[in-house]
Amino acid sequence: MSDKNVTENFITQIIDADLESGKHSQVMTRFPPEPNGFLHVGHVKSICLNFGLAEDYQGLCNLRFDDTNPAKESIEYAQAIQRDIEWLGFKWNDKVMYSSDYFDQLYAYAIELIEKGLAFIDEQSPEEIREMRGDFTHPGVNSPFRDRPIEESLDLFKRMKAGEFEDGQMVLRAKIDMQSGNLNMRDPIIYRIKRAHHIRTGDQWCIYPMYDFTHCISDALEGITHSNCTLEFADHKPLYDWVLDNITIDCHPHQIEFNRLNQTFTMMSKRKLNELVEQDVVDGWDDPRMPTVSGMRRRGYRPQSIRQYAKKSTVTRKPSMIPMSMLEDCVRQDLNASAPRIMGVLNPLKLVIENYPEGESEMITAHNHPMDESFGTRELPFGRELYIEADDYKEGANRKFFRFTEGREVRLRYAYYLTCQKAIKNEAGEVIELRCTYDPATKGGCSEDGRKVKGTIHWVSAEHADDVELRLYDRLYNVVSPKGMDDLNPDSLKVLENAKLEPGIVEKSEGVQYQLERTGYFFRDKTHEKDKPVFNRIVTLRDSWARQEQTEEQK
RNA sequence: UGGGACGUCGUCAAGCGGUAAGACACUAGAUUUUGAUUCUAGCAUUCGCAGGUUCGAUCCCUGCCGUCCCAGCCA
Repeated sequence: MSDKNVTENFITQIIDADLESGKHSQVMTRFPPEPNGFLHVGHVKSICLNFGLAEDYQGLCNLRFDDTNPAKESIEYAQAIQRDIEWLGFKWNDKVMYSSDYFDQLYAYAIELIEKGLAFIDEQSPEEIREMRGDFTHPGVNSPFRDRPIEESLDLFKRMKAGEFEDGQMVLRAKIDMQSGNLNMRDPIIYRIKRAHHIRTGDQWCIYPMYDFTHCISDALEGITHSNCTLEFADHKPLYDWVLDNITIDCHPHQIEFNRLNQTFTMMSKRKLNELVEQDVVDGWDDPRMPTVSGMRRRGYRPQSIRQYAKKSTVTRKPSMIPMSMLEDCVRQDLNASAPRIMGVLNPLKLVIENYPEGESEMITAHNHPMDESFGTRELPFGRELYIEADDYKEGANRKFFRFTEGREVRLRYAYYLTCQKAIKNEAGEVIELRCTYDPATKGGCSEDGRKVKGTIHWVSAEHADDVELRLYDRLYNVVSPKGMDDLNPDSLKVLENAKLEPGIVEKSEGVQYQLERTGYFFRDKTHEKDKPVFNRIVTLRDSWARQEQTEEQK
């Protein structure tokens, strides 16, 4: 695997060409989030692209908060975003930047446009402006204020800044072309009056610049070489260029649009994600089912795997839909190599070894990783009474089923061969206990006679196991491209309150991803329920048996 | 019906005029004290369609078809 963050793509080709032609000698990118919500997987692609490009080309990447709409933005969001980027393992250049750092310069550039006769104050109402803008089939109509004297616009703009007018009473518009087929060029608004407390400038301003005016100038002021944004901004590029071409500035970054990351069964709308939080459909922005960076972190994904995923979701200009299985594959690959193995039982079924002496117990040696000896071994208590997985017993099972059924011999991982003698049922006919016998000559899990035992199951000592709560997550939505609440998966969370974990794990589990052998990867959650520690299932193991069973059911 | 973009396997995607990489998914088999991992094999005679240029086109040209984005004083 290459040590690059970014795989070769059309943007790296542009950069290579720019470096070779001498247009640039260093790469300067930026990641420009608006602090109005949490970062999600979609943003990760942009983060990995921009910060990754900077790393790969030994350039720099700015973190710049695009904070030009005080009505929606908060310090808390800005802090969460910084934490997420750091957790992903990226470092921004110098200090954190803010578009608001440039408010004075932006204002001066607006004045320059007015003085050049390229911007004017429009006193039409929002409704009038919308109507006059026209639509896809009809060209726009010039505002009656479009040709007002420069001095008048200048005066009004200064008074706008001074707070002499009401919100919405007037706006500053660039004078471009009301006939343009590109709506963005039909005299776009570049400044509006908005009295709202700004996260950095407080109440210093009552006018705020719009995105199209702010973004290009901020990029230029920072000396950005390649301004990468998502496809939907392609229509804004002519405006990006127009602004920089018409003001006095010596830098003109290259805006390049790439495809955003869409993922199956995943909601990427910040607004709709926020609804889930607001309506308590999920347990906050960091609910382990959320596609947010904080959600994935809480669930137990490691940054390496998320980065790997971003790298695989290639940068092109074609709108794409990445299957969630791609993400899961990255997570499994990472965890398979890095997670110590332990044993835990999701749905405990009691098992009694009839020929094992009562009141006695012994220690069993288990490997912490099957492929990596550096993980070492551990000692596990074993005794007469154990818990095994309820699914590991099946009444009247055929030979394809490798686990317990009456009369069948099965290996308990690292321990002994056990033969199931009898299943005890309650009045409802449910199996509540297995009575087994063990072969003392098979300690460690092998026999000298070379007897074949196909199945190996996990277990915990009933006396020593820890009680834990396990939370099993499934996709949050049932639909490939979810649109709203109707598409939610009612079974996205399954809580197992009576799970058992081998002893010695709970105390040292914080921040460690474990594999519960045969069932999946788990990670300690920040919450505690009824004195029981909680673990989140990060992802299941591949289960070809479950798949086989399923296809046979379908037959 | 205006403007912008995009169409290569189920999903991503390489390919840049010389005869279709790779990944995920899927299927079959081998190994296995996790039905995990690993391994092996299979998986587009064809690149939206139709013409044209060329000895030769997924790559160039023309036309058509299809999909996506844009009508916030949001970003």
